[in-house]
Amino acid sequence: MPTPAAAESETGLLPEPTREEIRLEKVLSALSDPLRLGIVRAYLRDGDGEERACGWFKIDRPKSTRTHHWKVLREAGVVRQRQVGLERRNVIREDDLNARFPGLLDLVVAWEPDETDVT
Amino acid sequence: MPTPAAAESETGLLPEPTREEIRLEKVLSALSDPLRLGIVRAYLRDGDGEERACGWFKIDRPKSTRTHHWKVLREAGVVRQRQVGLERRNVIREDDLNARFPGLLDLVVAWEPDETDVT
DNA sequence: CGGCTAGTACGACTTGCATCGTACTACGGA
DNA sequence: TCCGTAGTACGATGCAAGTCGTACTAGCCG
Repeated sequence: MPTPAAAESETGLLPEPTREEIRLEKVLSALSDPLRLGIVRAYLRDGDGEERACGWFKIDRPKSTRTHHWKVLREAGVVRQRQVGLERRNVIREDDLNARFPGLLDLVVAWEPDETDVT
Repeated sequence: MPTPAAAESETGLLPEPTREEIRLEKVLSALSDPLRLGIVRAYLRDGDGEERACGWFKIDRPKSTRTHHWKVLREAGVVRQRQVGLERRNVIREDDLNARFPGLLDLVVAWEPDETDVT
């Protein structure tokens, strides 16, 4: 674990696409999964714009599955993630996403899980 | 071919989800494919809100693949489709989508294909 | 140090998805 | 009627994606 590209920084920042590099189809794909929709929505509603460790999100999946989902979100440019000791701390890239795709995060906030969606 | 649920109507309307039934994650998934993004974008830019036959969209794929994509769009509630003789005529459900997901279609219009995207 | 926690990489598995060709229905016109 | 067109259903294919368990790294604390 840890040691995200150590060269990357003392900030522990993980690789991510720049604002300009974020692709709509990638973001849409990342958000088309109910579990990930729920992750982003939870943050937007209760995260208060602060960094939240992976553990803060109560994701009902084994660790390995969670790791996978975080990776998808980060690579799509939805999440900014940095390593702090044991923890991976996350923020949703609200500024970037609002700049690139105005209104999209509002849709996520307004989204309501289907009864068949498990979180 | 034809005879869409004949019982459905003389209008040739194909089955589609109602406005309320449209699911965000379904729409996002449908639009996360560059080819389908391109279809919807082409309509929003040049379709003038009029019904357009499948052939109006110059989709660079064999017929069977095109059939598949149309089906995805229709079942997600993005497209309304009706059979008229030989043709399948389509409109993007702008009213419904704007009512349910304000701003989303604007993102589609503003989308720019990646150089690696083929249409 | 040992035990526990946070989280990843890896691989296996199952399912989903984009693609394609084939065979077909239906329609329209010569 | 025949031929061409518009488009579908079906099945095969290959790849992607969600899931999981396993083995592991790293950090923290008693």
